[in-house]
Amino acid sequence: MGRTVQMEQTPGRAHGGRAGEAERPALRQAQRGRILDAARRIVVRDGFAALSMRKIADAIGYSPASLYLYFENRDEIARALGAEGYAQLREALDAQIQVVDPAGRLRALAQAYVAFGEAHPETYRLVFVDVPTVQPEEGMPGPDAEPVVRVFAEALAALGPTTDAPHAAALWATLHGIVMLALTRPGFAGPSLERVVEAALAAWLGTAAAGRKRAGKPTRAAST
Amino acid sequence: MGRTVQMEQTPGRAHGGRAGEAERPALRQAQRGRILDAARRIVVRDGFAALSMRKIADAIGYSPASLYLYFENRDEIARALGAEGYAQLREALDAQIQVVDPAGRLRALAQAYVAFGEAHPETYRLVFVDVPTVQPEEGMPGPDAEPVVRVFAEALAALGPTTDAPHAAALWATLHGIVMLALTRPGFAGPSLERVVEAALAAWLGTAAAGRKRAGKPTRAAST
DNA sequence: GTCTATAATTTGATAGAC
DNA sequence: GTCTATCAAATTATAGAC
Repeated sequence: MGRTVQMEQTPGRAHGGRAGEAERPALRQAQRGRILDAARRIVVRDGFAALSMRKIADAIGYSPASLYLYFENRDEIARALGAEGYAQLREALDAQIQVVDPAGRLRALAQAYVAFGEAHPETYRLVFVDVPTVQPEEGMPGPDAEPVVRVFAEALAALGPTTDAPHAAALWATLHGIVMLALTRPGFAGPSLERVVEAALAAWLGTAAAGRKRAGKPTRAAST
Repeated sequence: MGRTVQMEQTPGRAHGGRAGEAERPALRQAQRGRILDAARRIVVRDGFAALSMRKIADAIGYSPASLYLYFENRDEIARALGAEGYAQLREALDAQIQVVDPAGRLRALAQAYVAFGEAHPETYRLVFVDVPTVQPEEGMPGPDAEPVVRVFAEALAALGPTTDAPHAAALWATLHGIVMLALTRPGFAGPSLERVVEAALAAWLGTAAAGRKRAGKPTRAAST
């Protein structure tokens, strides 16, 4: 475990009048970190719905009121956790660029994506269901505004000629759907989730009609 | 609109002692229907999170207490709505069996599935996110326990030889992922959702590398 | 059958003492 | 900076009158 990204806060209009001792942002950041740590533990253990200011405060020996000195409100904490989780996922994917073979890289990415969702169900839910905060990432619209889409778009581009934006979006959707169903419908995976991912990949790798026999074994990854 | 399925209640231990006038289950069912109608309207308009016993009661001029005469608790209402929504989706899919061409039928099913999610976002959420009540449908485990999976499994079987259980599951996951992302990530669809569905279908129809030119135009359907 | 009244919780957020 | 005290809403569910 361990936090991955910290997210710089918008200084906004925080600590209003004057600060007694710790005017230094370093201390302030440290406290924010403690709060987020506690919040993350709650979400990972009990889900986002169980996250309340009181529980966070209790977990770190604070009063609920003190939290508002470091975060505007509950939503800001949720957004920070969401951004963290997204970054964590991106790291899990980035770790797969080591695979040089285009087809192998695509499989590695796909398996890593689903493995992440399986390993961190509540984090995944937080990012993609509970706090769908999009970071438009520049002003670009369309599917490519989503960082993960670009990862899959590049992986697809390395494969062959047909590389639409819709194609990459569809691939992402496939993996997202696999994770979501694994998290919400017990027994969806059947014997193994990897098997389902393999079936989906067969289509994108152009071996749809073949007997499911191929080179490049599944690369297990992710799970920070 | 209009309710689709009614769900027989488990008589359990409802109306305890004796009933004054309307002992007849017909009246009881009618009241249950009114309650569900109100509940459905709330969910469709404001989402499942906004569904409360008070709001339902207000909507039909009841007191909150009276609802408990017809439903065990809030969860039973939610489950009933979820079952309704699932049946509605199945109807939208069943309406596509008219398409005789195997490839065309698969496309029609896929487009109908996604169109349903797009047309009834809160209902879709209710069924697959908020109230993931599985109806194990016999005691069979595995992906085939899910009725919609069987629909896609049959459609795939008509296409060719390679028809795993994982394959059908993966196809369902793709469509589910497309709907979910369309509902949660603004701008995911890009110009059109159908385009994304087409891209996904290209893989399953074996024309992944082709230039996206094919017979059998998309069959718009669903939306009760 | 239906309502009134209410218990029992839980929540986010703030005012003001220290 | 931190806490105590508290407000203001909601919510589910039940007891008991009518």
